[in-house]
Amino acid sequence: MPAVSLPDGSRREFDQPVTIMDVAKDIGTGLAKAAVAGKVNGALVDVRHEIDDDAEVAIVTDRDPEGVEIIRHSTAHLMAQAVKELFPDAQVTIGPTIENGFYYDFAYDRGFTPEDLEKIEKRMKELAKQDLPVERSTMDRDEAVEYFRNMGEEYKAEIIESIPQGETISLYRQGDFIDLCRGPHIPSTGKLKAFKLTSVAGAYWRGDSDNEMLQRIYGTAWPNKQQLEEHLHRLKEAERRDHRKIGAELDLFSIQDEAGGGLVFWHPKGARIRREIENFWYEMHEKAGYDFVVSPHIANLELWHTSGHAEFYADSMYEPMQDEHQAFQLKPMNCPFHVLMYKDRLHSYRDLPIRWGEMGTVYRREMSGALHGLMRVRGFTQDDAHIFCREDQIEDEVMGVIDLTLETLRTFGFEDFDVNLSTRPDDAVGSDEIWDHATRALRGAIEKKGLEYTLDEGGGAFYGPKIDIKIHDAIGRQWQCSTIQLDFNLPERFDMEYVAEDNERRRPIMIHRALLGSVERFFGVLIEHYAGHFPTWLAPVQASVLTITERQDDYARDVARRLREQGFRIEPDLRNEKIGFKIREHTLKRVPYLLVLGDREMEEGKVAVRTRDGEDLGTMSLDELSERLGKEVASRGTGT
RNA sequence: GCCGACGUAGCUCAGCAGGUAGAGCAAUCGAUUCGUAAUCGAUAGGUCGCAGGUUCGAUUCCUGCCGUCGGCACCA
Repeated sequence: MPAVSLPDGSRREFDQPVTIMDVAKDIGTGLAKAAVAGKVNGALVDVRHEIDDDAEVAIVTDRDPEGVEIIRHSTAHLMAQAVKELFPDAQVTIGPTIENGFYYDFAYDRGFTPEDLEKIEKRMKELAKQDLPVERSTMDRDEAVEYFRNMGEEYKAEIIESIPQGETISLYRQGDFIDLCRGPHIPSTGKLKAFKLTSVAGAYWRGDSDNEMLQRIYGTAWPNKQQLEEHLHRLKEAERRDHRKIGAELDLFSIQDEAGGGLVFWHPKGARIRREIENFWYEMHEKAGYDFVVSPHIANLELWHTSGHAEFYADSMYEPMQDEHQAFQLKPMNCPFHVLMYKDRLHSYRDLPIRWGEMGTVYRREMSGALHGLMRVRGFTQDDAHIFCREDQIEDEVMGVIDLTLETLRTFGFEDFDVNLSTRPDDAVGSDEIWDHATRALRGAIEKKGLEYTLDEGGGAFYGPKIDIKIHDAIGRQWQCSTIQLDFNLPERFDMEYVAEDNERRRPIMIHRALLGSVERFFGVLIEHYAGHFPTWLAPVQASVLTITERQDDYARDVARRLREQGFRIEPDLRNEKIGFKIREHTLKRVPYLLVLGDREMEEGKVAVRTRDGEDLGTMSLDELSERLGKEVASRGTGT
């Protein structure tokens, strides 16, 4: 007879087989009410699952991540049930959970409209209210194929056919709706209290663009209404921070239809920020021992054959331009150019490591549907650099890049990082020895830096292992900008060499690395991270000089001039407007400091200082102000 | 590229059973000279994304194209 041990270490004995629900009830009625599923020896099961032998058992509630997952998955089923009732011709396919919610793909001869979504959601709520029991049953594989085919569910039948023969299939029934599912599921639909359908979109059957397109409905689901509301609020917050919106409001950049999608125009204020980013970048790299190079935008197509890009990456490259003698290729990458420069002369092992950085602008073909503000564009500037080094220098060099990366990202206000190490894929170039050595060096560098990391086995590029670093922005979203990639391919293809101590010719290792990735994309991430509130060192206008009447005009011009002479970015606003109006406008433009000048300040030769956050710093002299600004800018502080 | 939605003044949006359009903000001009998040008034501004079609007549209906947005696929 079963004895169950619980997560807190306690044991309970039963004199007959019991279900998860029985165990939960035995512990307490509150827990029984909250139970959405259970765990037996680590495996998730339904609450009706029967335990007939000794086992480690846990009750899963909506407080557990797995519980929330189950709620989302069950909500997807609930949606499918509602859709089948309202649109009997729609065929069900798959309905997995995703971050914050779920989707379900249906085969239907037309798209679902927002009105359809409302109807579906309404029906879902009714079905939830009926508190229909969700019951599991099993069926033989072949029998299940037959069963779904008879119901006209061709897609489901196809899915089941891909399951090995002889396996038992589990089915879940709620009301008249039956779906193939591994489970587990909530015990009854009444557990689903907080969900919302969010959008419809097309999606390919089995994710393959050669297949037909299905209708996908996205939804979000939570254990309770409050969490749902919080989630919807986060979505609103993300919308508020949208870099495309803020970029237009603050006049930072634009994308011009007449010029074409995916090409960024940096307006003066955005270009100002970009210059600050770049200045900082150059400064950091100079300190870290980099030299800077500049390479052309196009080059002989032959070069791209040598590098292999013309073959492997043809889809992402623009068509070559033909002149009378040769074809030129617009560059999608900078690396071959740096390799050519390296090969321009013979290098000694004493020269290594060589670190060459370039803000290199590249152009890549992107399909129209892929374009997205600054995040996905056709022309962008990589903060690129290549390190050419000996094998025994890899670890030190990678540690150096990690230091540089983290310091740079921290300066932009990013504090949390996820490090990912990707190792050898199946179709790789280079010997096992070099892969082993290099991968060990990358891992060593990460570990010596005391960083946690996740391993992506087989996730490396065909030409070498890599480290990716993801940042978390102010509202917790992750962005991957930084990457450190080893390359055994290009040195080989270009026959790169250095002369070793023993006078033998050896192959250098090439490290590609970018900290910001694309300056355009990074700028987009920064805009959203700061919600446009750039710290003073980055702010396009650091202080606005606001006059109360035209009596202060001359004084205001003088204040602006004097601060500008000290290197600050100052804009006077002498318009004949009320001070409240000016404060509002410049606050909305996220100007860090507003300097209000009236007769009183003019007489004292001071300025009244207000921050964009509405804080009144009182009046101060220009010297006091410039000291404060100077410190803030020099420290590249992240706040105001 | 694929599915869907959308495209009206610089911006945000209203309107239209088919009879060539309207508001707020911005802009311009004028008045106001004002103390910490919107002063008042006037003026100007539109080939209603583009091209065809239906119609006596199209911004409105239909078709195609372009673009934007949400996804999918793609992202060295």
